[in-house]
Amino acid sequence: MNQPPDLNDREAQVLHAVVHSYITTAEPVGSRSLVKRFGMTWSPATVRNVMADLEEMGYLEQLHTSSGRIPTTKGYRYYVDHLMHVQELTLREREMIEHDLTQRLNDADDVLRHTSHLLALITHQAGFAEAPNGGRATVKRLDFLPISAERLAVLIVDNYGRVHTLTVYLDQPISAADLGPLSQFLNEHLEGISIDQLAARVEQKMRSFWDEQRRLAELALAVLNHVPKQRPNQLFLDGTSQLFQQPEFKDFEKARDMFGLFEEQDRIVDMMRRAALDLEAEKQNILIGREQLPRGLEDISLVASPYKVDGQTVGLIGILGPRRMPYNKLTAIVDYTAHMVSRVLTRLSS
Amino acid sequence: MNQPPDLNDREAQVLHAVVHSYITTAEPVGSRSLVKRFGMTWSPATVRNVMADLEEMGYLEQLHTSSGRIPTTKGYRYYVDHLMHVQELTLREREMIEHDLTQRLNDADDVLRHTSHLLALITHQAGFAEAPNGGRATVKRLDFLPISAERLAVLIVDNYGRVHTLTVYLDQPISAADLGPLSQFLNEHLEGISIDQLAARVEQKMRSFWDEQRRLAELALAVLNHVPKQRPNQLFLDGTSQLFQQPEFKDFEKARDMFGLFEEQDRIVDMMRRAALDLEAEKQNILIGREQLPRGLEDISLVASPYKVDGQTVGLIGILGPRRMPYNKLTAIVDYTAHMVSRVLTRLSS
DNA sequence: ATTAGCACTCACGGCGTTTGAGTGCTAAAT
DNA sequence: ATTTAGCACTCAAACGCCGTGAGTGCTAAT
Repeated sequence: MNQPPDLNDREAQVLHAVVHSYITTAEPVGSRSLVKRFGMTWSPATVRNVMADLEEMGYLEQLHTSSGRIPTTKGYRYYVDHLMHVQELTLREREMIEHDLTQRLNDADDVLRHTSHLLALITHQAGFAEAPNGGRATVKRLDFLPISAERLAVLIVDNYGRVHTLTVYLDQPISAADLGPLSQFLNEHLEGISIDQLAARVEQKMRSFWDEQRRLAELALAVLNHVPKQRPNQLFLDGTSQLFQQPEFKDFEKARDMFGLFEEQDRIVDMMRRAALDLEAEKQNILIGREQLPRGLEDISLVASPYKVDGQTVGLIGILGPRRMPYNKLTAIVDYTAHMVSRVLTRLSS
Repeated sequence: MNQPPDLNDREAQVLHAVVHSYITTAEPVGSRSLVKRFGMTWSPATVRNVMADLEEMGYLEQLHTSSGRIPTTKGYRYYVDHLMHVQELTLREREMIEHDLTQRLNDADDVLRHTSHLLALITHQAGFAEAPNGGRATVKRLDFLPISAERLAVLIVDNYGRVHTLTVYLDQPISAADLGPLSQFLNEHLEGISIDQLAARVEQKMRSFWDEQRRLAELALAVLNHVPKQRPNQLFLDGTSQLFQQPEFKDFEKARDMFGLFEEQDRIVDMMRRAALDLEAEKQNILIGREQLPRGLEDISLVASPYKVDGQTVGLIGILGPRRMPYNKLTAIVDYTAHMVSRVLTRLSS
């Protein structure tokens, strides 16, 4: 995908102009207006020929003969990879992001909720932020809290400052007298273990225990075995209604499909996961309308950036909108925000 | 509002027919087709006169001269109050509701999440369910769980089986040795108190304590004072994208406003609160497009029903959609569901 | 009091026309 | 060998002009 530029200078300039123009006006663009708008030195006829070439090569397309041209996915791709010059953030934007993310936030989920909102606000697209994977987070504190004779709440404080609560139905009650020692036992042996591996760890440790220790371990295991393994990643999504403003969603069918999808968070999370893989594989952070996206969403684009905690990538944040979007501005915003999020979360998890 | 019928028999019949017809077809209805469709014994001309009268009285309106008539808010109101005959649930619907709500659900929030989804599914409108007010719920278990030196999680299991977690920043750390006794102290003295009044209660009790007891109370108070008083009610909302199907939302402006609102949950909750008051005051459970609703939503209707726990009303559930909706069917569904929710929650909170 | 009859209204769909921004091609100019 | 002027051509969109049909209000007859 990251092929070297195979366009000559003039072709590149024309493509750049077309994409730029279309991004700002949402109107198909023709040779005459292009020349006028950008003060080009070539005549419309020349530009026309160039555009015809670009169309033949698959960078542009026409909706119908005798209407202007618009970029194809390939056209956008080339623009993003070779043509656009990233536009830095304004001071205001930078301040806004910093101000919002450096206030006192309780936990990683709080930070990411704010992030999605912030991104939506600044970019006027839909903002999203993936929460750190619940299962792979590690335990900082662990406790059991009885709700009734047969129900128990399992409380896990993880390294992102989040408190997870899970309700477990017990086969046989745990006596009140056991709870204190049990709590101590759990915190002694399980700190720093990832949530997914809690049960496995207890089981493994159990072999070397005897008597009281062993009894406690068995109690713990009875509960921890009920902790579901594969919980879906949470996703924060905000500003979706702004997408209505974009002219591409005047098409009713499309708008309906989109909003239907937004209600099924799991499917989006899934889509994100795959997107993340693609992006990582290609060392990029922009994904432009792909066929693998669910039906009705072929022309959605994603600008995303991973955030890291202690140098480890743990999730994606970014924005989502129509294929036609100001990538040059958006990459800067998303990258900067991801950077801030990384810093905030790293400090929070220490 | 609940005035006695001021329409004669024929007028009532015609109004009924108009509302019924409009509800099912979404088309303005004229005299001729009305007579044909309902096999009326009067001639179109007569019906025409009656309709003119109904219009003069404010029950019907015309979009433009020479097009059929549609019900006004007043017209719907009269229909709902005096004309419609409630249509009972089918066996399938009843089974669906029971099946979904009697499965093992962890807590009240779970039940209400399911409820909103269920209502959306059955009625093809947007379903909503208000969670029990967080502040007025009572404490069943209470515990503190340290996160770091300066942060503490406050865990409250309430009488609806929900686990609330609040993060509190401490002015000075609480020693690990104190946590055990503190926990015991809290659960001894605070069970059954409403969450809003926790701090007040500790303060009140403190006067009669000495020494160790008093010290613990002071520690507790330092934490509980940080618990925010007025948390907003949570609202579960589902199936909003279905409203797209309704022809009234082909109007783009309207659709946009609505979906914008759906993103601001607080505003909806607020609107619900006021709606609840209105409904209670008027002993009704249907609210038809009102002016007090936020702009762009003048022609939204609500069919709602309160659910009770131990005979006490704690929240509203219901559906939300365009003014033109099959009230006769929907009331039955919403009422029955509210009834089931009451039963399930009462059992759960015992 | 009801209804038949009639003139009138008005949204809607089909249809031809004009307009304007766009194209491709060819031949002349550089 | 490029570039450009010129020209014929295309096509969506806007416009106006019917004709149609479902609807109305009014009046006079039943």
